[in-house]
Amino acid sequence: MLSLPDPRLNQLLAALPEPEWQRWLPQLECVDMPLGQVLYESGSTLSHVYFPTTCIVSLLYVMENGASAEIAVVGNEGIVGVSLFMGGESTPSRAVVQSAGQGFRLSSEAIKVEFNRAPVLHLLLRYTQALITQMAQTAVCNRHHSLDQQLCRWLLLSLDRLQGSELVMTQELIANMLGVRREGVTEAALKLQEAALIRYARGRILVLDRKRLEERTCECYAVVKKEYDRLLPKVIAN
Amino acid sequence: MLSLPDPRLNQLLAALPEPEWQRWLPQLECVDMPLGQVLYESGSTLSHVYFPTTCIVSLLYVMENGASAEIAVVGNEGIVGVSLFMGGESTPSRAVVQSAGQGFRLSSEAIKVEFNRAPVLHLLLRYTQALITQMAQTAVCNRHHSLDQQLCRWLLLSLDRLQGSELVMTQELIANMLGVRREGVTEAALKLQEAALIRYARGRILVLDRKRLEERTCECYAVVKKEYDRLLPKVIAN
DNA sequence: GTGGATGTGTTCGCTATCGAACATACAACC
DNA sequence: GGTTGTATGTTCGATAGCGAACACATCCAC
Repeated sequence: MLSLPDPRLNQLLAALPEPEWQRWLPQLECVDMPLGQVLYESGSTLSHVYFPTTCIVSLLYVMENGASAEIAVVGNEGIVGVSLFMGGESTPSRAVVQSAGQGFRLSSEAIKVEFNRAPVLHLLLRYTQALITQMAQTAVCNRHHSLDQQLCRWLLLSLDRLQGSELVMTQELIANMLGVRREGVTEAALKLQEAALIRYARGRILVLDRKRLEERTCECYAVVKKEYDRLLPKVIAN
Repeated sequence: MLSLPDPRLNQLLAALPEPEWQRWLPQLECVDMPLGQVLYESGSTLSHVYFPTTCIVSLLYVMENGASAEIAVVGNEGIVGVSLFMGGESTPSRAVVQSAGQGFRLSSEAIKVEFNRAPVLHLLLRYTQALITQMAQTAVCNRHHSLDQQLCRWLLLSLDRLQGSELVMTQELIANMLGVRREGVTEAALKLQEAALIRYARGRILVLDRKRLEERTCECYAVVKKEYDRLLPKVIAN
């Protein structure tokens, strides 16, 4: 059922030039990432960076009153813990496994040593810029678009970061991610199910018609996708 | 009236170690930045990075339907155009001068050459991380907090990036930044004026009681401020 | 099988914000 | 000194999402 633990399932690792790859490989540690696992807590010093291969990780802000909102999603296209190489060591967000799977991790010492070598650096910075775009677009989407549209965006972004067309995810969890009520998600999901775009039951969501999902969502999805594609072409010069 | 054009009014420039400072100084170009000037357009290739000294620049997302929302504010603590050294060359946001003043700029070629020298780099990356925090917090604030609270946050963030306690800014413009209706800003501003926290007239806002403004705003302001202070201490090791 | 936990569906009143229309007031320019 | 434009104030109905409460269904453990 689980994919083989191949680090190259992660696109950043796959894009590493040969010399870096040879250096990193022995230091990469394969880890299981169960649903709900917290990779780092708001304000804590990060001990590792994570390269998801078959899981999805959400970057969440949690407010004083307990309300939360997702600011970005990271899958096999990315890395969790950019603040380590950005120099801050910590960040006021929380990283939670949103879809169980596997990934690889590298210790904070190792990533910092590696980061100070020029060729690797540029790839990680380009990824970080893509992440910035996703956060900014989330801010705008939160302001201007309906819950219906945001649900579509969220499904599409999550789907892009997994193989297959099924998400293991309750409406309650989606509501936490979007920062809305569970009932709101139920209503929005019902509309999508009635229109035969998705089918779901007890925590499993099957996307039936991706195309029409893209038609229903706001422009935010396309902006983010386009920017990821632009900044991180699948075949990176190496 | 205008400050002397001293590059060191910008805190990033002021924090440059002596050798970098000596190299940069002859390449820095002082520029006037009038209200409304667009420093870069969404998707365009950036020609310069800007270091505000006495102005404030807003990073704005503009939607297809014309609605907009500010995702971050940059003043003399920062730099406009991080996508140049992050490697993307462009970004889907627009940068607009929100409060007229001056700044310095450096050509894209120069910043890229300089960025590949290690000591400078770290400072700029730490700043970028602070900017990321501001964007993420904006996303959360848009989701969870009232217009009243957001207005307070916005006033405080803007105030922190200027000397003095007056903002030259119409309610119409503030509404564009916050991504809300002008009438909503009028109502929120009225409450603040009635409580004697601010006084305003025809595009000039005077902050009378900063302390109580901080009491009224949401936690987002404090989170952002704390993170800027943490990542960019006034006296950076050099 | 029974009972509890979990996931989803439904309802109701409430509130913040929206969209639109219009009123007022100050400022600047001739 | 009157005209015009810009900034702000006010109102009204519409609506999306909230908070709370509760119904129902499915799954799992004992």
